Amino acid sequence: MRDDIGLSLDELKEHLEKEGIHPSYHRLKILEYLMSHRTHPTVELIHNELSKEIPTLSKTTVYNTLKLFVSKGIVQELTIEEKEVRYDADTKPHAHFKCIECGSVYDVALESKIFEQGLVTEEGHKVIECQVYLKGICNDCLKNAQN
Amino acid sequence: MRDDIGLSLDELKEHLEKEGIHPSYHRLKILEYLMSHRTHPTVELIHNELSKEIPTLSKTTVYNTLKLFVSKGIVQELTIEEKEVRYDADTKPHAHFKCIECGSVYDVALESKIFEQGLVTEEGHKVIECQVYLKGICNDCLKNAQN
DNA sequence: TAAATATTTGTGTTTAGTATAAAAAAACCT
DNA sequence: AGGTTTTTTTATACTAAACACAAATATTTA
Repeated sequence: MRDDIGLSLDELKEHLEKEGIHPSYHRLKILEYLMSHRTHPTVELIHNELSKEIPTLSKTTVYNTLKLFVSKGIVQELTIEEKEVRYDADTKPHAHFKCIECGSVYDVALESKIFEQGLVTEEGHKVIECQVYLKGICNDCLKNAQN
Repeated sequence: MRDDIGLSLDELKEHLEKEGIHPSYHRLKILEYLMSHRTHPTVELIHNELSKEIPTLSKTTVYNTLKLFVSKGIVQELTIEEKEVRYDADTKPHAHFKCIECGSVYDVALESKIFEQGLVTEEGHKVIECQVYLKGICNDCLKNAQN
């Protein structure tokens, strides 16, 4: 399977249309940004970066578009911390790790029954969605510390 | 082991002093509330409820006190959703489930290696803290739906 | 091309959380 | 005990993320 990074505009269009989202220019650019920057960016960052290329882009559009994507299930919303909502175009089950040193957020592969579709907990609650948030010191910061 | 609910004031005092927190009246009442109401309340709710008994209690004190408790590790901060930070006096590893119908947050028992102390992920990140947030339909709401 | 619809923008509002400094309470000390 | 220092609490003002709303723009349809 090819990597998700570097999807063509046509492929992005299909991805949106499959979910009944009209592929407007702004929506395509926002999705493209999320697809090619797997850094779990915030609204602020997405707006700043895309504004360079699309100076008229309003922050409201970024908010609206991301909410739309989330409601259609093509993007995940991450609330690892209060006042820092992040977005992820990878909707396959995986955990997220935030480094308390450098602030970066990384994907973490995790095998667990909690990600299973249609899981019902011991307590009898039916699980629809699952987020696993880890915090600690990342790979890079660990290396930099031991010199 | 006795249940945590219904701790005496002396026991609460010890719990605070063990972590070097001076057990002022307000701090004791806030901790007591968290200990006896395992509903993962928000600052708003804690303030509203305790204000009935302590009418002069300011919201700033509730914020300050909870931040203090979190920094000392005797209380967990839950950010299941943006703009709804909740607090939990149970610091033993467990997952949290929020019902998308009724909004209640429940504890969920979960066996998983991700809760292990000092875990390093496959990617080489050192885990210090872990939160597992589940969303779906709770026990109660499922029962109410099937009639 | 004109009308209808969808998308985007800009402005203003809301609200959770925080910063700050004054006030009150508690602890300390001779 | 009485006065001083330190800690805790309060009130006010401020900040910033997110959202509501209506106008403006772009797109689609007939």
